[in-house]
Amino acid sequence: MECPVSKLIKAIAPVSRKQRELAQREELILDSAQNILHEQGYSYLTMDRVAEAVEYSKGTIYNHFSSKEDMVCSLCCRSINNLINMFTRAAEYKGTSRERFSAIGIGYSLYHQAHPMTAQNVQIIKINAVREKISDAKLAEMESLEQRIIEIALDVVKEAISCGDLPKETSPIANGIVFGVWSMYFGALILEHSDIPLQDLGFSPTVQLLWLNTQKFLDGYNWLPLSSDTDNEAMFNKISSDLYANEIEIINKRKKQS
Amino acid sequence: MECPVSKLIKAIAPVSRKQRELAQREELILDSAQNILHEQGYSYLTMDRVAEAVEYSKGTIYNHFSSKEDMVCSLCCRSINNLINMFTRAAEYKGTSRERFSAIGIGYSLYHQAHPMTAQNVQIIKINAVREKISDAKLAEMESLEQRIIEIALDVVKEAISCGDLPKETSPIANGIVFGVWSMYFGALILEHSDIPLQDLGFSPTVQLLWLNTQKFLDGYNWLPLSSDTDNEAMFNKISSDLYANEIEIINKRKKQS
DNA sequence: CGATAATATGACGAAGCGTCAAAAAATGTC
DNA sequence: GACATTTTTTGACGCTTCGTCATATTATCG
Repeated sequence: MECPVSKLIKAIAPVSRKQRELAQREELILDSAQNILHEQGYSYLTMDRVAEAVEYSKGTIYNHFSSKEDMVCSLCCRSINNLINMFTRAAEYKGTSRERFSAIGIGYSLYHQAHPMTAQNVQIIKINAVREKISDAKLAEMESLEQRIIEIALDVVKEAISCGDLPKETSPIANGIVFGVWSMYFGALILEHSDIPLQDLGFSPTVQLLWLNTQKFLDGYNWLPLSSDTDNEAMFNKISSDLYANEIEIINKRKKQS
Repeated sequence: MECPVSKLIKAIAPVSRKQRELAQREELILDSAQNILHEQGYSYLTMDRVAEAVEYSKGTIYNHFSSKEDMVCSLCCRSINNLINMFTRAAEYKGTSRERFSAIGIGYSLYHQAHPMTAQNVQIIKINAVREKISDAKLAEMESLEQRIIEIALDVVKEAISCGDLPKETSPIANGIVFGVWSMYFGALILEHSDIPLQDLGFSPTVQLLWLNTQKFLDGYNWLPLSSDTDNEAMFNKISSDLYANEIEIINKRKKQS
C-alpha cells in the first residue's frame, strides 16, 4: 500500500513549501520513532505513542507510513544511507586495496556498535512476516540502497583484481568475497546483539573475532598483502582513527554511561 | 514465567502414565504449530488456531507454553536437537579433520534447506523483543543445546590442532574458527530466507557461495589439506550423499512440488 | 459414592493495528 | 472578505490477538 504523502514528497521538482514541510514532518516522525526505540525498545514502539510524541494524530502518521513496519523500514533506509557514506569514504581511503576493503568491514562493525538499535531494526526487517507488511515502494527503495552499498564493496574487490592484489582467477567469484564478509558480519551482528551470552559460550569479544576472521578469510582468497606480513592490530587502530573518529567517540560515550 | 505442565513433565523418574500423556500432548501441540507455520506462515500462527487444530482449549495450550514465543522457542529446541544429531554424525565421519568440519557446515546448509521454516524460527527467536517473552527456563534450555552444538564443532577443531592439520598456534583462537563459520552460515541463512532477491543483487546460489567461502576461510586458517589440493565439488557431493541422504531427498521432493 | 484436588475451558479485559466518516484547515473564486 | 470546494487532520471505532482467571469438568482418593 502506497502512502498519500510519499507520493507528494517524491513528486517532481520544484520542491514546494508544502513538500518541504511534509518531508520535515516525516523526519520528525522518524526521529521520534528512533527515540522511542532507543529509550524503551521495540516492544514499546507503537503508532499511538509515536503520534503522541510528535503531537499529530495517528491518522497523520498513517499518511506518511502505510504501517508500523513501513516506518521501521524507513529507519533502516536512513541507516543504510549513513553506511553508504561511511563505505564511500572507506573505499577512497589511502592505502592498499586490502586495507580499503578491511576499512569497509570496520566501518560496518563500528557503526552498529555506535548505533545498536540499527542492528535490531535491520534484523527485524529481514523477517518475512514483517516484510509482508512493508509497502512495495519502500522495499524497493531499500533494495536499491542495498544494491548501491554492495556495489561499493564490489568495486574495491574489482580494483584489487585489476591491480594484481587478488589473483586474476578471482574475477568470476568476486561477488563471493562480498557475500562472504556480508554474511559473516551480518551473522555476527545478530548473534552479538541478541543478548545471547557469547562470552558464556566461550567466545572472545565479537569485534576482535570478526577482525581476525576477516583477515583469515581474505588470506584464504590470497588478497595481498597477507595478514602474516602485516601488523593487523595497528592497521585496525589506524583505520579506526583515520576514518571513524565520530563512531569511536559515540561508542566511548556509550561506555562511560554504562 | 514457568508453565504448570513443564514442571510435571520434567519431574524425576519414574515416568507415570500422566507424564507420558502430557509429553505426548506437548509434541502434538508442537507438531500442529509446525504444521500451521509450514502451511500458512508465521503471521497465521495464533494460539487460538493452534488450540483449534489440536482440539484443546487455549488455556490448555497455555499450560504447556507460557507464551506463543515460548512455543516457537520449543520448536527451535527440537531443531537444534536434530542438528546435534547431524553434527555428531558429521564429526564421526571417516575422513580428514577438515572434511569432518566441512561436513558440519554442509549439514547446517542442507538441514535448513530441507526445513526452511526452521530458519525463520531461529531468526525470530534471536530478536530481543521476542526473547523477552520467552520463559527463562526455555531460554536456558536452548542455550544449553547451543552450547552442546558448538562443542561438537569445537572438538573437531581441537582434533585438527592436535593431529597437526591446523597450526599449533591456532589453539587460543580455536573458537574463532567456530564463530567464523557459525556467523557466516547464520548470516547467509537469514539473507537467503528473507525473500531478498540475492540473485537480483548479483549473487550466485547461496549454497555454492557458502561452500566456496567456507573453503577459502579454512584455507586462511591453513587447515590442511588446502582446497587447492582437493576436488572440492566431489568432496561436497560425497559428503552430502554419505551423510545426508535424508535431507537431500526432502530437498528434491520440495523441488518437484514447486 | 461423595469429597477434594487437579485440570480444562472459553468468556473476558487489555493492547495494538489500521480505517474512515466527520471536522478542520487550506485553497480557490467571485 | 465571504462563500464554495478541495485537502488534510482527527480520533473514535472495529477487528485481531494475546494471556488470564472464574467456573465447569474430570480425576483421584478415602
